[in-house]
Amino acid sequence: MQRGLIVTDVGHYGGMTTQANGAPHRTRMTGKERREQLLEVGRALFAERGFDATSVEEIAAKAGVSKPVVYEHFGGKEGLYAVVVDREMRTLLDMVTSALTSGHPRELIEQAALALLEYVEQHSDGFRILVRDSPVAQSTGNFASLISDIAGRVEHLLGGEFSRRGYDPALAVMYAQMLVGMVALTGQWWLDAQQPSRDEVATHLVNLAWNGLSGLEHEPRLLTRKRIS
Amino acid sequence: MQRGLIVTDVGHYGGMTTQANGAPHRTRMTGKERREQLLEVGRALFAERGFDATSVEEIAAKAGVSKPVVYEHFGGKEGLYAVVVDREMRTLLDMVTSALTSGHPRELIEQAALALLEYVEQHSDGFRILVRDSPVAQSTGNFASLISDIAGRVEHLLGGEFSRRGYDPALAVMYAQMLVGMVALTGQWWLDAQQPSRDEVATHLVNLAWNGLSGLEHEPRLLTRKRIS
DNA sequence: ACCGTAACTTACGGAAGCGTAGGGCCCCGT
DNA sequence: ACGGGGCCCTACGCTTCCGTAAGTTACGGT
Repeated sequence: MQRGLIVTDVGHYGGMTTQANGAPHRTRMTGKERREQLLEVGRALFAERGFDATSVEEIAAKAGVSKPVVYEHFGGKEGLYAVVVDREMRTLLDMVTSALTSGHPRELIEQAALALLEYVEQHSDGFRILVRDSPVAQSTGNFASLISDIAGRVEHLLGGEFSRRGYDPALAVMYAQMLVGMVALTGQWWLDAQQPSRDEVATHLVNLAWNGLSGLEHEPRLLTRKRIS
Repeated sequence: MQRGLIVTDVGHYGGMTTQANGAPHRTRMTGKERREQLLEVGRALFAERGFDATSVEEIAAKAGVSKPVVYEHFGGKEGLYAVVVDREMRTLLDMVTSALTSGHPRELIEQAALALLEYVEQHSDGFRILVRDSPVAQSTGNFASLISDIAGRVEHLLGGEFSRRGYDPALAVMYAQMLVGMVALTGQWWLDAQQPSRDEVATHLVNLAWNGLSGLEHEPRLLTRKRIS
């Protein structure tokens, strides 16, 4: 692999390495373009292998560029990772919170479930990353903090509903955890076995969360969608 | 750190390193003893830092022993890890399945929830390890395979109940995922904020799973326990 | 008392992989 | 036409860590 022993052979933008994406490219991008491209490549690799198993060189190579470029833009692997995670969390939270419009609790659940599944569908890589644990953080990983964030919102919604209905609002935290765990893990499962459609998964999610096992509806429907099939 | 330049100074079982567990020991154990000890130490470290962040040397040092001993017993880091994970999964599965005695679905849920929380309480390190993702396995981590295992049993139970009640048994997989996710993530949360007692957490877990949000009981009780407080 | 074996040890060799030093091109403004 | 800055490259130093080779001590059977 060592071409050029002492012969430095410096200069000229590397060999004509054909890229994974097909295009032979040796494109000289603008700073912003390269940055965005690196974020995309990094996101894909982090999703595939996880943080530790992904090397900076790998990212750079897949972007058709050399390592220092990555350091130029993000100051290191963790820097890039942080930006990727931040963007994904923001996207997910935006999608979920912006989906919460109606006031009826059952509709809220339905909307939240649909929003998360939509995120899983459209940003699978991001979801895979968020689901993994963090690089260094021991107790409170990124997943934990994501869960906290989401669960916090759910808790808030639940808290209001709880006190309105006469339940102990202090329990809202716990129920929030349950609901989030239910939805999150189902999303993870759905990502692999892409069995039913998004709407169908959401339907059953709501069916369990709202009705419980004792009162499952035989042919559940979504309130906000027309029909199921 | 380089004591003894060329002076090999070999021989004699290491320095008088005082151990983390207090005892100064320089104990020469039997093979089996050492093996068990290494498993305990490894489990603790894997739980604390995760697989990648834990080095073989760290494990050996904490066990008051040098690296090759670990290799002697387990052939490497992954070997040790595999045994740890296998044992924990077996323990968890045993605890859960052996708890499933009664036939009534609500009681089954209650027993399963109690069993898992008992595992979380008694084997926190193991649970932390199982919750993390695997070293190399990309798509199907250990957590995923654990989930599959557990969810498989749940699915089996659910499937019977579903067809008995006139639901589509094919949906049992999905509902199993939901239930497992709910319980698993709640367990994870409970591990950090050790807020309510085990029985109380289980009570509310069952409350949500069985009754759903629409029919939550105000003061839920466990069926198999006498009282809650 | 001896010797084989089980239980350990101190080094190495070597592979990754992070981050940086020290440049070369090329465009664009003057 | 020339210089500065943006964009990018080829090394290289350095740390960490895995896994192994080769040799040392203790212990138990004969």
